[in-house]
Formats: sequence, C-alpha cells, structure tokens
Amino acid sequence: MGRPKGFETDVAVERAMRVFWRKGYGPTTPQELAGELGIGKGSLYNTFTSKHRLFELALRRYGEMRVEALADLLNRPGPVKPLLREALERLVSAPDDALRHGCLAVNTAAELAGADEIATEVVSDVFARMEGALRAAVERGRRNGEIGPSCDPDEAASMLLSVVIGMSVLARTGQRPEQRQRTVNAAIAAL
Amino acid sequence: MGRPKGFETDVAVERAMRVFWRKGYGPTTPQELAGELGIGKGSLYNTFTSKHRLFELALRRYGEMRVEALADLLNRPGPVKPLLREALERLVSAPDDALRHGCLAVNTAAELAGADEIATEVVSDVFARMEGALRAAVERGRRNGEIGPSCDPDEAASMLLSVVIGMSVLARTGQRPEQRQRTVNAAIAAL
DNA sequence: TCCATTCTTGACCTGTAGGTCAAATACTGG
DNA sequence: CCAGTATTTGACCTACAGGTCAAGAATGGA
Repeated sequence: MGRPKGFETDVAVERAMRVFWRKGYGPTTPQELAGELGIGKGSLYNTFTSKHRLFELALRRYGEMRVEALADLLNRPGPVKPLLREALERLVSAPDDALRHGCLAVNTAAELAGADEIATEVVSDVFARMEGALRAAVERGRRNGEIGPSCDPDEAASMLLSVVIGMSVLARTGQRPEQRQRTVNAAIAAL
Repeated sequence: MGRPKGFETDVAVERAMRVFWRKGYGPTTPQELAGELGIGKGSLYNTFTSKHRLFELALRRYGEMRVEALADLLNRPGPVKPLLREALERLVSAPDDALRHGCLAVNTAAELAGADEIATEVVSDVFARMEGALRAAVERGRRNGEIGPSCDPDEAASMLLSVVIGMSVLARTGQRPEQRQRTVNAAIAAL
C-alpha cells in the first residue's frame, strides 16, 4: 500500500555508479545525481538516506561487476596465459572514454582511502578478490605446465594486481595505448 | 621598498604540498591552507592568486622531488638490479603514514585527470620522467649483462612504472607490506 | 618625517553543497 | 469513496567554500 515507487532502485544505483565513476565522489552533487536518476532530490534522500550511502551501494555494485567479469574471463577453459593477457589488454584500448575515467575502485582508493572507512574497506575487498582470481589463474597455469614452477603464484598475482591498478591510473592521464601494451607484454612475459 | 614578506614562498609551497598530499585537492580548504602556512587568507591569495595555482606549484615541486630522488638512486654506481629493487622497496614499508597518503601524483591523477588540464599535464610529465629513469636503468643493466638481451627496456620500464603506481594505490588502502614485497619480488624477477 | 609602495589581516560577500520538510499525489483495504 | 500509508517534489535552510577588499603595518627613499 501507499504510493508506489516511481523508479527502480537497482537502475538508480547503476546510474549513480556511472556518475561517481565519471566525476568522483566529492565533485558529484546531490542535484546532479537526482537529475541523472530522473527523480527529485527528496526522493533520492528518502530512498538512499545520504549521498554517502548511495555511493557505498554504487561502489559495491561496481566491485561485484568487475570481480565477476574478471573471474568469468579467467575461468574460461583452455590455456591460461592468453586469458591473462586478454584480461590486461582490456585496459589497453577499450572504447576511449570508458578508460578515460579509469576504474572506480582505483579512483576511490586514491580519493578516499584513509579518510573514509567504508570506502576503504570496500575497495580493499575488491582488490583482494581480484588478486584471488589472478592467483587462481596462475595456479592453474602451473598445473597445466604453461607456467614454470619457479613462478610463485602469490608473487605473480600481487604483481599483476599492481599492474592492473597502475594501468588504470595511467589510462586516466591520457597515456597512449601503445605504452600500456608494452606493460602488458612485460607483465605476461614475467610468468 | 614596501613592507617585506612575512614568510618564504618556497617554504609555503612545501607546506601546502604536504596538506594537499594528505587530503587531496578538493577537500583542502583555503582556510586550512592559510592556517598551515601560518599566514592570513588574504596573504595567501595575494601571493598565489588562487587555490588552484598554489596546488599547481605544490604538485610541480612534488614531481621534481620524486623524479630527482628516483634518478639519484638509480644513477648510483654498481649493479642495477639491487638499485631497482631498492627503488620499489621504498613503497613496501616506509614510515607508516608516509605511505598511507600514497603518492601525490597518483592521487592527483585519480582525482583530477581529465577534469583538470594542468594537473593532468603535470602528472603525465612526472610519470613520463619516472619511466625514463627506469628505462635508463634497465638499459644500463643490459649493457652490464645483469639483464638478459631478451628483456626490452621499453617494456620493462613501462611495467615497472605501472607497478610503482599500483603499489602506491595499494599502500593507501592499508594493504599489508608483505603483499607489496611479493609484488616487488615478482617485478624484479621479471628483468 | 612624510610619502609611495608592498605586504598583512580578518571581516565580508556570493554561490552552492548537502540535506529537510510540508504539501500534494498515488496507491490499498474496508 | 474515504482512511491510512508510502512516495514525490521543489522550495527552503544552514554551513561553509573560495575569494575580495578596505584598513592598517612595515619598509626605503627624499
């Protein structure tokens, strides 16, 4: 009973995610969010309590999306190295403005880590899970014999995670794709 | 002639740098800057024109500092690999809160790249120069025979730069130092 | 010692961020 | 068709960000 909601919460969170992704947490104003979600400011606060809470939901959703996409790719059957390469190459040359905003988790880490406990925790968790997926892939490659036994999966996964994060920062600065391609080559060659 | 300045511009820029480093550009207020520099707000604007301009100076200074420190280290005589390792290990376990704020250039890239042209340009430049220093080191290692001829200096340097940036983001999230140590091990092993 | 000049300070101004609320609206059960 | 409930909207509120400015303070020169 009562008046029915005029919008779907999920869709709203998804749209909010895009806005935060483009502009970061601080510079995004409630007004802009309301506009982008197609609802009034009051509705926004009635549903999400605060800008910060909406951001948390958006960030969590972003994390799920990314981690899942990475795991899906790396779990595909067949040799692992090409899959790892493909995962990294997604940061080399995506449709341009997808990259120009970098990765929401990375941007959030740089903007809020330390100052915002919730954001810090969510982002750490996302990174840890990505690292886990990478490690699993490296382990599989070792069992396959694709990757030599001298390569420690923990070390390799940590390194790959750093590379992914680094590339996502560099993409934001407008670095040319060829340079990131080189990064990928070196990182994959290290396995 | 005229009343003499009550503070040294250089010192002020240096202090401003620390503040921006800790809190980022957006969240730092003119009031706080004035307080931290020990001058009135009017003086601040009289000397630096705008918050943004002061930030630019601070960011440029930060870049010089970092690039120089890296080059100095890598130019020390002797084998190159240990020097590269040491360079990366500076991001593993520095005095804790130095790391908790990450790297100002990286933070700025994530906060402002794309939105702020000047910041983007300064930061890109810093990254490019760091990459140059790393590449020079790798080349030297190849001439030494420390590093095999199969290792492309361009690729290696790009990869190392990404690793450095990635670690600096991860340090901000409170990641444990041991994980970054693993990253360093894998990155150096790749050479 | 008075002046021109350069700096310093803090009160003041304008715009906007983040959020609240009363009134209006749309539904369901009786 | 009315009562009760949940939602919507946009005007409204408070605080503060970023910046300006008039008045005063410290210098060197004539």
